[in-house]
Amino acid sequence: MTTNEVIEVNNSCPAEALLKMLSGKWKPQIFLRSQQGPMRFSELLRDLKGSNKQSVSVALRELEESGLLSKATITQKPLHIEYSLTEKGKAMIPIFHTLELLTD
Amino acid sequence: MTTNEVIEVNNSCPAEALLKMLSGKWKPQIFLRSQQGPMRFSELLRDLKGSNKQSVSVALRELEESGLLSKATITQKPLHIEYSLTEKGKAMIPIFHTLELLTD
DNA sequence: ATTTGTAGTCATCTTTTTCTGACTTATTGC
DNA sequence: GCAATAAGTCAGAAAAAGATGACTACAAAT
Repeated sequence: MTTNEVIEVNNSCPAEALLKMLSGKWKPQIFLRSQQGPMRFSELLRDLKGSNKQSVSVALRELEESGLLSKATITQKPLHIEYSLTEKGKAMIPIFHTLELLTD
Repeated sequence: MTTNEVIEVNNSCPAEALLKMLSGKWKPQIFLRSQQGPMRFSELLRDLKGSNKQSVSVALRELEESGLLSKATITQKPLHIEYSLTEKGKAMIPIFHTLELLTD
């Protein structure tokens, strides 16, 4: 064994796991954008002012890994990739609207 | 004017503001603990394994600033300070339970 | 008067996140 | 073939977050 891996114990803090799904500088905005329909990498890069390739790339991969977004290769016209909200992602929308009411 | 202050424009991303309230290494656990009743600084420091004065102090201040916790000086017995959940904080609990169901 | 308990702050160091710019691979248009 | 578009990766730099240890302030107890 040449690699050391730290095993993180999940301390059973419900909020923590959930918050990690959308934590980071760009994930909340990408999640918001995803509610408007499928989106492309270059499109996000253009629309998220102040963002960069690396960060958007990592955010998309992590949102995909946590099951909120799905990635699809569209084999048509200009041939591109689309990211869209999954069912799990859609289920989260009304909950955030409820939380929104509390911020006032 | 000797200080420069960066004015952050709130881009009206609902999830973002909400997530910021509980983002950070210790805030979710402190929020969880607050549901059990009032708590003290030294108590948190002892119970949150691996934490430290500085981080707990900052977390408490920010939770207070965002209106989830309130601070009270108890002028009795050993004279101490108590942090408790506000009404706003209490209103968030059921919502997090709902979100919890989605993680499975 | 010195120690103990409570609740911190401050400067500095370390770790984690985020940003930058150069480079890559595949497809399509000219 | 050559340039452009699309979707990235990678190494290194910069910025933000978190940890450490020393120090402060107040009240009560010995």
